[in-house]
Amino acid sequence: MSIDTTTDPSAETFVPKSDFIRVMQERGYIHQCTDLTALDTAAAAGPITAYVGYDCTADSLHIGHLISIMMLRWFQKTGHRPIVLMGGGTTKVGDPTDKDQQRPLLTDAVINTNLASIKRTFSAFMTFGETGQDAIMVNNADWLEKLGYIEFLRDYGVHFTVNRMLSFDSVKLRLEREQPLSFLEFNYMLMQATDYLELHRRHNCILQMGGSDQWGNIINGVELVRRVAQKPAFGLTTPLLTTSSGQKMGKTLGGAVWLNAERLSPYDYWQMWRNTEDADVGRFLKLFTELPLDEIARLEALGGAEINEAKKVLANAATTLLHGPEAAATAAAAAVAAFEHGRLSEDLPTVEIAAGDLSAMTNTALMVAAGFASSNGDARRQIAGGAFRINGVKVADANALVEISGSEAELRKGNARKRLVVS
RNA sequence: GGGGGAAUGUCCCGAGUGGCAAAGGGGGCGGACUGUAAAUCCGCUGGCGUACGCCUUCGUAGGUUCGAGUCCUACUUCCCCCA
Repeated sequence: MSIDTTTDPSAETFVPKSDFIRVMQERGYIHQCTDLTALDTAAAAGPITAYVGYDCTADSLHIGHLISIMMLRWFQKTGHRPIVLMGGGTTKVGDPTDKDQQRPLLTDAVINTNLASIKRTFSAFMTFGETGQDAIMVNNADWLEKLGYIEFLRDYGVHFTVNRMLSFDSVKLRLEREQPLSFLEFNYMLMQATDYLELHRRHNCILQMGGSDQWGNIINGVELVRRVAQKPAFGLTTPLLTTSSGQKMGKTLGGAVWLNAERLSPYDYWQMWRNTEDADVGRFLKLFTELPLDEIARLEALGGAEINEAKKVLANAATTLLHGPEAAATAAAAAVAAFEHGRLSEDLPTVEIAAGDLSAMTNTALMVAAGFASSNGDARRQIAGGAFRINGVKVADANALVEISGSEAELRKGNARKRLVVS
């Protein structure tokens, strides 16, 4: 059985009938689809069910997951039922896609902790429940862990040829890079395909979505459902999220852009969007906000410094979706006060130093305490390069004691990173 | 089964004659310039110490040597040739 692939569907050549596909197309969510026309027809005929799977390798999702979360959100908004699949079982195997080597195997305890932590993010984007188009959340550990080996091989393994498996990028890449690929990892794509079939049986799920890197894994699931269940099944992937200058997105603040507030404060999340490159503003507004398209067109047409207004709209809208309107407003207010009025803002992320300790600290130690440097050496180098400012004044001597007159001050690293220190 | 190569700074690629904290890129961070943008130019990019310095790094484990990324042995993984 072969898969019809629609690559890069352009608005000129295809006019969707369903709201879902129309929105996906207009807003730039679609990279590849197994059969866009048929999927559109199905979505136009009535509510359908789709899923996206998420690993439990960390205790928070990051910005790379956000496109697919937005897709699920639109999917629900346009009248369909989304399934969030937590990879409690597949995480035990580990997806080899885009990885040079096998990662350390996570324990059950860690996986379960991560799973519980990740769950919370989704409720901000979707309505969960038991009826109609309410989203549901399932864990593939529920069925994968019960599989017996022989049974698995006979029921599912028989549908996959090694010849074909070797042709998938996730496998090919590892072989080309001369890195070992364990048999454990080699099985990952079968696990994911099994998920699709299981969700098809349990919930009549006919669509799996994900990032473009998941294309191979998704195809396997589509084929398995078609073959075993003899029913239509579709796959839809989104483009990889990069900035216009070709870089991986989310490095603006030095680390990964986490979605959990404990990992990355709403203020820093807001800042990340605020610092979007000019050329990305329109694209990001379409993908990460729900502003009407004509409004987006107006915003992205702003020239010169005026486009900063569009970036603020983007930051407000995106932060509101994830952290809620209050957190977004607070972050925006802190940024305006700190950057545009040069005032000390109580709403900046705060570093607390015990009373008395602050004046006994070196500038180096303060930089480390503020999270601006990863080690003392790093802090010294940063200060030598003129990166550190207290209340706007450049700190010159890394070894000198901190000079702060009041009980609080604004710390700044580089152009855009600000913290409030209180003692 | 036999023979020949390869694994380098835990982000990636990649030089490396026995004296190496280890060339050079990319990426990242910072400075200048700007609009909290991009492009451009410049600096930094193992840990601890104020500093002479000390400690930890070159697939894994041993060994030779005053001294080993560099030589020897075994192991792991990958590539090529022969069977």
